[in-house]
Amino acid sequence: MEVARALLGKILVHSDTGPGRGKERWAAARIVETEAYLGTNDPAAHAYRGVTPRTQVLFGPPGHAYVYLIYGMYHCLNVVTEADGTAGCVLIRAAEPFANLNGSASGPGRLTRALRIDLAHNASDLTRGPVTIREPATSEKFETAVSPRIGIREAADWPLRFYIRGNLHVSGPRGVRD
DNA sequence: GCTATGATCATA
DNA sequence: ATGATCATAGCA
Repeated sequence: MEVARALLGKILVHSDTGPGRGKERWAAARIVETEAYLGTNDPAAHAYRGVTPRTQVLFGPPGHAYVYLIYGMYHCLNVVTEADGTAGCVLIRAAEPFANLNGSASGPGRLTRALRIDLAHNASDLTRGPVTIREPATSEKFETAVSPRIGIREAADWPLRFYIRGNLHVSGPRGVRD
């Protein structure tokens, strides 16, 4: 939750350098919207029902990616935030295209599609790549806003969604930007 | 083994 | 409001 706020404005980079591949592919986007999921105390969190093959990474060391497939067609990217043994993550909901993005990154599904992130990146170390989160080179000032979470039924009213107020790339069915 | 379902999005 | 589409979880 501290992390969710801190991630706003950071640069999400995916350098897709395949061994044996010819040229390096990479893309970068500025995070403009995040959503926090607490651990076993949060009914909306995947970790709520305890450790499973899918959620084990949530209980692992922080700084790792938790990627899963939703609705059979979209991926969601999370950052594990809590210490090893404790669950907790931040869902990256939207980003502003920064470089080499193909298409929009407004929304969890679109974001992963634009950055070409999939199940292969699950449990990968976000400090070592291929997917990394970096400090912005030129930091623009912005105002952080908070709102209820989106797209869930349980505990949706929790004010755990953070976004950059007024940013055009923030997602939300109702265009919640301020 | 089998079935229900979802932290979504595009289309009508 | 509905459909696309499949990994996961829960149950038999």
